[in-house]
Amino acid sequence: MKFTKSYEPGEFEPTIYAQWEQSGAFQPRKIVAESHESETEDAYAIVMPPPNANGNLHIGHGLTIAIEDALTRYYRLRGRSTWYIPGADHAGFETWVVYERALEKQGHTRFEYTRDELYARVWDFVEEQRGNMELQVRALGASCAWDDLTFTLDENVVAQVYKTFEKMWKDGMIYRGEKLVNYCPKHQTAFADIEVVHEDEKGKLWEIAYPLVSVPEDMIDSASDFTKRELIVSTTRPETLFGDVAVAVNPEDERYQDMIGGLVELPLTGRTIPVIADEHADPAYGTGAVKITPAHDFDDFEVGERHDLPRIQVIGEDGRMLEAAGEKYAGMTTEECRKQVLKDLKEQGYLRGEKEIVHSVAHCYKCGAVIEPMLKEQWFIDVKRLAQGATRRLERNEIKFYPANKKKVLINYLAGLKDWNISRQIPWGIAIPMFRQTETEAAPEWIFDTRTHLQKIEVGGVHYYRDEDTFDTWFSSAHWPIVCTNWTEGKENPYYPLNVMETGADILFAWIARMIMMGVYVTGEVPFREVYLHGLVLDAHGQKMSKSKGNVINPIELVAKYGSDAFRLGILRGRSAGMNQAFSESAVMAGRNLCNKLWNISRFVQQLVEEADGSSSSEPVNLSSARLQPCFGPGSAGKGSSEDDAIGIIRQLPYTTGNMGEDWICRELTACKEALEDDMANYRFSEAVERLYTTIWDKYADWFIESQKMHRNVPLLKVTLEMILKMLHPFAPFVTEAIWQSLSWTEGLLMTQEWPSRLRSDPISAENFERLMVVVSEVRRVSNELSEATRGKKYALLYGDEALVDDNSLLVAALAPVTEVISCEGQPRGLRLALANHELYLDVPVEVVAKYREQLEARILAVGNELDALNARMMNPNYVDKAPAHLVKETRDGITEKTALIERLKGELVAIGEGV
RNA sequence: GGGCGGUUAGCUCAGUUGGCUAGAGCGCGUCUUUGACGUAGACGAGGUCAGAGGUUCAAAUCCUCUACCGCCCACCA
Repeated sequence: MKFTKSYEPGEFEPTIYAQWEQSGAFQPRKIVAESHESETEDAYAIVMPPPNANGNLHIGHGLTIAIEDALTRYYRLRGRSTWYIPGADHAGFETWVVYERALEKQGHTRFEYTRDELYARVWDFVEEQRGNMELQVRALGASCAWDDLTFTLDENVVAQVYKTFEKMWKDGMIYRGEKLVNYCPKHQTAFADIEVVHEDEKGKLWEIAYPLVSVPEDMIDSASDFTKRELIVSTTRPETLFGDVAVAVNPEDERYQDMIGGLVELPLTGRTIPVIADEHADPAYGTGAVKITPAHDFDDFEVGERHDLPRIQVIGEDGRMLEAAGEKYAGMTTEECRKQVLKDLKEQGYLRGEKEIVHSVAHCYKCGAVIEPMLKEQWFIDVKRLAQGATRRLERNEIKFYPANKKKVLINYLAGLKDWNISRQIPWGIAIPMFRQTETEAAPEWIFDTRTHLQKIEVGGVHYYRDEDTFDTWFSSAHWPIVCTNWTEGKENPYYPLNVMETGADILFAWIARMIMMGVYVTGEVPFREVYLHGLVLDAHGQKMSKSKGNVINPIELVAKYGSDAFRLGILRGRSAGMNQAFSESAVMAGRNLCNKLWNISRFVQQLVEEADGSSSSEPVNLSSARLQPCFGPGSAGKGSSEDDAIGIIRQLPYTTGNMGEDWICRELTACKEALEDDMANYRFSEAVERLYTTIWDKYADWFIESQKMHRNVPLLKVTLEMILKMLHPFAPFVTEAIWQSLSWTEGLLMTQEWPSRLRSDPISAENFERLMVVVSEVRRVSNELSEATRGKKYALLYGDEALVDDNSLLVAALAPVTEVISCEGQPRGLRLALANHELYLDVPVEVVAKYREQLEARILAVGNELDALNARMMNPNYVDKAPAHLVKETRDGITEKTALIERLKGELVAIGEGV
């Protein structure tokens, strides 16, 4: 490949990805099942939260992959056998909704087909759509093991789900119960609690009179005629009145004491129902009396259980009133019925009040329809054992969370977890492997059987009929780490538990909690050692992205516009664990700029390498000029020290450091590498990216490369560039690989190279370069501060007794920049630089010096303020007493330095005065 | 009602166990065709770290309270 003037991601990304994939480097190195300890340590496993097989990636997936692939590539470079397992989700309900909508468009309904027909049709539908998502995952650069892609309906997934279900069935954790479930009348399926969205809405609270028919014997007060009294109930759902089986009042409520145990008449029906005492009734709310409808309200259901009340279902699964509501109302929608009931109540004089209120209403998270609590026979999991198992492991800290507080949140959640309804009335999913003895629902006997492809089976001469329901997708998803790693009972598996589970914080309960419960239950082990949760990616203004708001950002468009690496760098920027954060396109642009910068750094280094090769010199270039630098240390020898061998160097070009800039960059790169390792171990991706950014740009390009224009050291340029490429590769895999393959001296794929080892350098020499940088910066600053007319012009830099500058005059001249750097030979002139411990003059004409007076005064003031602050600190005896010694010393040194500096500046001021 | 988070530069955000002059990117201003890069280089302006109180030699950081913003759970007849 050739180095063009700028980096064009589109030209490299597809080919490079194909190269990676074909090389087989995405697959883990094979590890035999009979592994021992060292191999387990060697393995690094992470699974991809499976994106919807027939959907497109959204920006959250982009973040997910940026993080997971960075981890994978990092640990691969570190020599681990990495296994990043990709997945595809059948996305049960989501896909079903899309399909059903398509079906409706064609003028059909689900009820025209059998379940098996529908399943086959959706399968074909998904098959047609499939592939987009996988291409997009590739575009993002995910180095995942495509050979091991797991689809949530794969045979092994279904087999494991059935195995678990059977185990639970045998363990008595599965039961069939008639309970109230969250039911969407539009989709005609039940939901788990977490799939329901509650929203505050305006509604009405009606007051309806229930005439008192009788009171308990001992409460009869001869003075009053109870038959003229009535109990006024408050309700938001008058249409459920037909299902009322009692009226509850609070046992403490003085107003109704004498009615408890009595009977009231249920308007419009002629039925009488009892007045009961229950804590559920809040005396402060409404009238304090609440009608009890166990078949259509979750709380009432529980009240009904407590008081052993019947359940009268009056709303059907199609959302219309049943016969039980009476002939007049049967067949009406709940809405129509509500109107009619209110009208009738009013006419008959039962309606006593109407109030506007705000209350929360449950909606289907997909279509927004109001959730109807519905009495249904469903399969439930008794979660006690699962939750306890998970909680115990969490309390023992077997899983480390990022952010850490999520562990506590999860434990709280598990403590209050209710039994889990796993039945869904949609065909697109894994069939529940249960068969009933009778064709009807009436109290059948159930047997477990995995032959779910059959509607009817025969066991011991008896026919059984398949339950038509499918599993809640979270039930199978809970097995994800188990099925993706091919965990098998009794077999060692170095990839289970996973090293880390990375996903969105929003599915902590739905997924993470269930994976932990299931992992512990099925395998006896937690399914992963660490959990990293990322927050939501919000739009540029901090708003949640949604189709309805029209603020959705498509990651693939950004990839097309700026490149995959730019997107990855940008999306990680400023993001921390668990925090929702706004997306900033400018961060992606900054990422693109970094890629381009690195590309040009490499282009330049390659040029220097070619020049050196062309000169056919076997000697390191310019070593002679480097030798002119007395400040370079003993620094030398990259390869072969025993210390380095101990930490596992495989291949490293030999190099020597020839001047202080070189020692400095070796020190800085090594510091960067070590900090980076720490960042990765602690999942601090944002810090890692920032660190690389400044190291590459501010340090390597702006100082080291610039200094190399004076004294080049080709072997070191190669070593340091390689180091940078490797360090950035986890975050920007494409551009680093493209560079690696464009360089003349590198071989193979960057993605399978060894992580760099530390570079040795002379610390004193490195420190001297730092001092030189201060000098250069000061020269630049003063040059810029000069008046408009003279700014931008170059002057000579004169030095007095100044070894550092004397020894590096060429370098200073180039970096500053100044026309020349020469000794003042005891005859200082021009403007003295405000640097303590340096005797340096910018050789500007006298009139320019005079114009600098103002800036100088400002500077004296600023330094004076700093000095005052330091002095104040030292005046405090407690500070001197209690603060660490090194801080006190620093303060003392600072005072000495600044005092001297002010003296010089004041002297300068006097000199200027004299000059004018 | 219970819980969790946030408030730092014009914008989006870092800031680890309290300790150099509180940082970055983008934006803004001035200057610059330096042996790669204008998607660049040099320099700069810009902050009462939401407010009040406390602990400490020292607080953006720890504690208490207040205000505002956001999220989760439960309840809402």
